[in-house]
Amino acid sequence: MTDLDPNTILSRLRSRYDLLNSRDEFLHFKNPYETLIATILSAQTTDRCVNMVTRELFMKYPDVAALSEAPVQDVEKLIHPTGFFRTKARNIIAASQMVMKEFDGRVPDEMDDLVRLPGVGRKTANIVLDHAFSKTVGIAVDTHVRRVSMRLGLTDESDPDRIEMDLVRVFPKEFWAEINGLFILHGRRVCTARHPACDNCNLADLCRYASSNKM
DNA sequence: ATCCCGAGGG
DNA sequence: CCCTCTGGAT
Repeated sequence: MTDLDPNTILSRLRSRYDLLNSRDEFLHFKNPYETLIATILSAQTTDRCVNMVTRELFMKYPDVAALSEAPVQDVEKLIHPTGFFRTKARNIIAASQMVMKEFDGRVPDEMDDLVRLPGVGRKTANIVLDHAFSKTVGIAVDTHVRRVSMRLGLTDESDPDRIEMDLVRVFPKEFWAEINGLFILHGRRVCTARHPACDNCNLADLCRYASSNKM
């Protein structure tokens, strides 16, 4: 599907982005409960914002049991800055209740179970599995991963599931989680949707899009 | 103005 | 496929 060398892509992106030491740009929660809630909250907002509101949220509601009984409007107030606060408040409380009722109070560690929780899709489930359970089951394809992959020429598909199939075929499993973070970061900072900074991209020489984007 | 590591529903 | 939900940062 591609003649791009995965190791070259990896090492160049690694040299550019330090995934482990960017404190405010990535969620750094350890237990499954915190990871699940923080990841649901992170939609359409920044990780800095999520880190802020979860400090208070987790102090007041330290586990699934506590959050499952939290008053909706209190949760709404606490998470308000993250946006979509009504939907998110409803989802994280309902998800906690479902974890209590159907999973004996433990956040499930299987994709099929996680996706059943309200507010949790494949993207969120992938992150929870990777961060909280060290179970990397695939590459979560969001708009950034899709755009970067298509421009590089790693895939010609547009369907996220098929893109994922192409990516997992190219990259060794031990790099899947890293690829996810690197592509998303690159997509945000350099390979943006509107005006990609190809002149500032260290992948430009092997990128299909950059070579056709030259002016 | 425009964008942000989504999910659910029509 | 489309739309909606939302505030904050830049």
